Amino acid sequence: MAKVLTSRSENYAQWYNDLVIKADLAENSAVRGCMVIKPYGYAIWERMQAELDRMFKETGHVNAYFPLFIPKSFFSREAAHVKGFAKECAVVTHYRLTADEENGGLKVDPSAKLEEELVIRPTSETIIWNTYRNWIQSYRDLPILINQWANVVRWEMRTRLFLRTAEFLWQEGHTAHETRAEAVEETLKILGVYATFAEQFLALPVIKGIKSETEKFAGAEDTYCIEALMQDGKALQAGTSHFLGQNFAKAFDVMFASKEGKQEYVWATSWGVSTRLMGALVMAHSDDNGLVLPPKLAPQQVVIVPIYKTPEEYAATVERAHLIKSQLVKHGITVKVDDRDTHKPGWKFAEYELKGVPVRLAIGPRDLENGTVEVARRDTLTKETVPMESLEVYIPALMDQIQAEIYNKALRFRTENTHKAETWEEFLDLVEKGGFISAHWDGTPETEKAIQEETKATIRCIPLDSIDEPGICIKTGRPSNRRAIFARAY
RNA sequence: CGGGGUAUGGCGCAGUCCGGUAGCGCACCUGGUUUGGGACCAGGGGGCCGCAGGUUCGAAUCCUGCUACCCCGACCA
Repeated sequence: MAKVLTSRSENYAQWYNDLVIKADLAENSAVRGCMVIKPYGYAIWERMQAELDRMFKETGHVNAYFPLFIPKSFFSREAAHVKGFAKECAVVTHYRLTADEENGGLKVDPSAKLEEELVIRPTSETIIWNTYRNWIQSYRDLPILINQWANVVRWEMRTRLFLRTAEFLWQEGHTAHETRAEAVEETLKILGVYATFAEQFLALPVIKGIKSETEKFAGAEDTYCIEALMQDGKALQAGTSHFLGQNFAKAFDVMFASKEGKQEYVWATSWGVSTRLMGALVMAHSDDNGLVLPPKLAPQQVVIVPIYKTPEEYAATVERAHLIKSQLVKHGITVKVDDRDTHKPGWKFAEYELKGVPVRLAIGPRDLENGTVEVARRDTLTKETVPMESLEVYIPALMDQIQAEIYNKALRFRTENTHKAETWEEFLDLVEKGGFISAHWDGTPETEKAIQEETKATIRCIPLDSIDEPGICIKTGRPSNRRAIFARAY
């Protein structure tokens, strides 16, 4: 087979870039740091959106849309929030272009300067809480459970397709509650939705945890996250859910009259996942032959390739392919019959492998004669011959099996690459090997920073299911009562 | 924002040192033979050589100045 990808062992970063481009997921655009998401990549994103959207609605959320532009003054209302985002904001200063007499073309019209500059949203807490102020008067107006699907802009120094782009697509949920307990419950409920989604749809095992003070969202009281491990041993944050306390309510003066008739500040949460999940999907499962998609996310779950020599064979195999398609479609499986005569079977095989289609069926004259079909699995690259009449039962079951096995493979990889470090030497050794490291930490930002500066490893999270366990900090030797998960991260 | 690199048909590159009418592979088009793992033969089309100046009889090539993108670091989902 002609090799179109750099291998993972040769250069992991290059492999990732090659794969994203060759599998037609996305490409770099004419705009610095911004990508074009191509139809195939967007179809996968749409699968993610559809499922998440369903899960959000099921938990009582509704969609809405808030503006792309945010008055600059809104940003300075919440101190930590400004500090967190100020360095990466794109700002609109003018509203008109005019002919450039000197150099030709167009120039920004200096007379069209905005009264107040507009920040292109890096996230929408400020505009949303400014709006919620008008929506909330009484406890009867609560809770507000809103999600929006949107694009956001963060002016990153260095970008990588899907993992970090200047503009990206995401969903951001913003909820308002009567009590602290209710908001905390919401934060954790969404974290659970994210974890379920990652594990059941992306086939991506994740660790649910809470961020350290250093790593938490600017403006949050607590940030929870799901952390996943990529094949190169680096961690990737796949989703975050923030308990915002009353920070934004205070900054935007959002109060409600409680049942007791007192004016109280509203409790808030916000949460999001982005197109970064596409990067997670690629780096978690794919191999040197291309993308490996879990069936639940694959835009095409099955592709059927007819094999033929003569026009008669073409007609017969294609007819059989469509027959099989009609049977599988009844079971909710998405099937594509590739009856193009412009490409040879071998070419098609390689192409669908690159694109990660979970199952490929090939039907040739021999199969017509024997009443069989060749079934090839993308995840294992194995092939077998299956009787035509059993496909209707076999393929749907195979989809579930592949979904489960991809997850189990990723889980096994994570288990094999998660280790406890008891000493600083062990820690240094494990950091070089990659993977998650579970280690005691004295809980101070200073120690966290020191560890990061020496090893480039950061605290990914303190797992929610971690147990109280007395120990000593690997760096300082001071007492610790809980382990944190460390890793080098994307 | 530092350091490095690149810019030549749709894509990947050679040509630049040493100036003389722009070439290769893939892709594309036509015809034929092929078709169970990226077919083969023959013919064909397609390029202000990133942009702007300059030197020269003559510039992809030399000089000056821009711009964009990629990679490596510091910051971030």
